[in-house]
Amino acid sequence: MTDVDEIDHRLLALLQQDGRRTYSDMAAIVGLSVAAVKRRVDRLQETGVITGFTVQVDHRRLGWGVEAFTELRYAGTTGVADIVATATTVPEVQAVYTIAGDPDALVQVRVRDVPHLQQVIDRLRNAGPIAGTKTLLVLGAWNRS
Amino acid sequence: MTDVDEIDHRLLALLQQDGRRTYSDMAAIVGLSVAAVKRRVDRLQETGVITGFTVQVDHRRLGWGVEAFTELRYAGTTGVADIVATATTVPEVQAVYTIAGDPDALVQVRVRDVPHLQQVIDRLRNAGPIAGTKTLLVLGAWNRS
DNA sequence: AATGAAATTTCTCTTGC
DNA sequence: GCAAGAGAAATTTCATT
Repeated sequence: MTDVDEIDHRLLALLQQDGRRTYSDMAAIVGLSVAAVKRRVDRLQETGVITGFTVQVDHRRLGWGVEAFTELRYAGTTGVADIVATATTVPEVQAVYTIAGDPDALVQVRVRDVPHLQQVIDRLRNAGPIAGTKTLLVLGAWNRS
Repeated sequence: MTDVDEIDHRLLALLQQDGRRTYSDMAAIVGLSVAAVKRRVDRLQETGVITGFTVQVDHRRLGWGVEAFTELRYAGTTGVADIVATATTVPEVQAVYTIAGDPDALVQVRVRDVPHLQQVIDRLRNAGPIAGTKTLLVLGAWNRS
């Protein structure tokens, strides 16, 4: 683990609230100079604590109003990595989590509507030796960020 | 749905790759002036398509190496909103999804280690009339962003 | 090793077209 | 949608503890 002190944690929290916050803004809050804050943020990136900056999008406003999690169960021991590799090529797939136990993987998808969801699930099933799927349709979501 | 054209989509994709990209950078890529790009990004924020900017953190490097999804099943019809409200107050909870069908909710948690996970699950169980939980321990994760 | 201050470059953002 | 300019921020350099 990297050496990250309390000020670094405060900077990370500030950037999670607003990834475009200026160094002078953060400097005033944590009580350091602008240059010191920039050096700390740079170091957090170099050490891999910060992996990037991104925009948060309300996908419902873009017409992608349906979100779901699909549990995948594989037949046999092989293919976990392969099936994950295939799932990640499906554009509607937002995230893939491999799981200890049952199911073998959890796939987060975002689609335009329910028929579209059906298509994506079919594509996942065809990605390899899938023994079964179970899809959880999201009604509401809350995110810490 | 808001009116978002193809250039807006390209700007969103660019900002998802790097939320700190400058307007002049994006202007050169999409072939517009800097001012035009800024107006488009401003408008995407005003219309709620862009909800914010944030930093991406590798939590394993901060000592939070265990990730899991816990499925919650409630007893009775009441309390779904209440239990979600309680779950969001647990600091280790990253996201809460309410689900159509079984289970009733899916909770994403991030913890330091497995004993810590046990504590969080216990806290979720005490949040209301929980009929049962099932926890999926994440072995590996892939994210589109 | 980490900080602060100042100088320089670059970007933001407003105004007028 | 573009261009130009003033102001603000990012980034580099140098000096300090």
